[in-house]
Amino acid sequence: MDDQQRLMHSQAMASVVPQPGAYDAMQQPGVGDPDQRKQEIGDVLQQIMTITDQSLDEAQARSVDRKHTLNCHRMKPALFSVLCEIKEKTVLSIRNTQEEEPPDPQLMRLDNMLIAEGVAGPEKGGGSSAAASATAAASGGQPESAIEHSDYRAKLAQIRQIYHTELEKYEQACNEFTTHVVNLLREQSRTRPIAPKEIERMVAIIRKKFSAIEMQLKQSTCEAVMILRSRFLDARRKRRNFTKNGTELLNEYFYSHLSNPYPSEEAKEELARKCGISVSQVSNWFGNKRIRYKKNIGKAQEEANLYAAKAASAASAQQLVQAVSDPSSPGSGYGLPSQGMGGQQGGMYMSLNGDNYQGGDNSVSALRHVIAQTGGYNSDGTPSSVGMYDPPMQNQ
DNA sequence: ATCTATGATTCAAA
DNA sequence: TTTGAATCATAGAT
Repeated sequence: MDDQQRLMHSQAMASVVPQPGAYDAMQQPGVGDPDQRKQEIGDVLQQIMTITDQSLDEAQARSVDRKHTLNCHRMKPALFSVLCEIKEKTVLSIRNTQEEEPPDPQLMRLDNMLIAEGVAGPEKGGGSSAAASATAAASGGQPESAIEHSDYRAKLAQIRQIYHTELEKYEQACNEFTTHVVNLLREQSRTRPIAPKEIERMVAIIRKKFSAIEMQLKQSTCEAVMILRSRFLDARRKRRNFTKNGTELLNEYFYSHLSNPYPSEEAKEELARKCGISVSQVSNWFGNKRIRYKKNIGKAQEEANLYAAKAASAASAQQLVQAVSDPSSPGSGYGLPSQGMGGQQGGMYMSLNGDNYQGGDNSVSALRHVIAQTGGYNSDGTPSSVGMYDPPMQNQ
């Protein structure tokens, strides 16, 4: 390869070396052998072809002396103008491809996402913390979310850093390459018909190529952020049981307000404080509790009794006696719950605003409520009793 | 390994 | 926005 090129090179050089006779002939049209002229032109053209066959580096390396001889060649102006003419004809098609294209929507999407995630755009501040705090707010800030949060931020910062260094690298490479090419083209424009427009166009093409690479970088950065995000969310999703005491308190509240198990905001706050969880966790808990209680009243009844008993024991003896002896409450004391009452279970889904129930915000009323539920009958008509439950109701 | 309990999330409706 | 309902996903029990 090298040898061949060298060979070609020397051949080319040989043909470029002024051959007095030949030039004389050329300068006098009609004089000299036409075949010989053709041969000369062929040589020159071939030499030009050799140049295009060479790599850029090589071309550059050897271009100095070569250019000189070429520039001094007498045929140069003529050839040059011919080439320029040809080029003029093709320039139309070049123009067509030169239109300004609108910004790529995909790229804009990526950019927007990167800014929104705090990878691109202003340092620190807004982006990441805003996004993170938004997700935190959506679920109420858990105590341990702080750890995961900072973890998330650290990872995000890592991604951010990689992204920026890569971006910088690309930019630098792009500039370097562009300068290199522009210089090369400028050099060659002396021997080849290269219009400034073409250089511009070449620069634009290079920019485009590099921005394609940049887009890939943005794409993978976005992916990385998404993965991190989903991991973070998954981590947040990890279930941690509340403390026994916390659950206890929540249940106490729930069963003592069975007629209206919808704690007010203040009540939620207090429960949250007492249980060491967030308000939204309290809301979650009550949401889950209500639906699950309703779905399986049978099982829940046991629990209800348990907590009712607790509440009862907490109440004063006097109140207890009063409550138990309430004529409106058939059944006795802690006797229990009825199973299989179908959708007729008293409690939260029945109107309990009647006179039988007052307030419902103290243990006495809770007790009364529970008691009111006792004395029911099982589906087979037998009186209900503790621990002998029918299969759980399927009240769908 | 499978099952159940339970906290969290999603989505539609009010 | 809150709630009910369905669903997800895991902790803990079996």
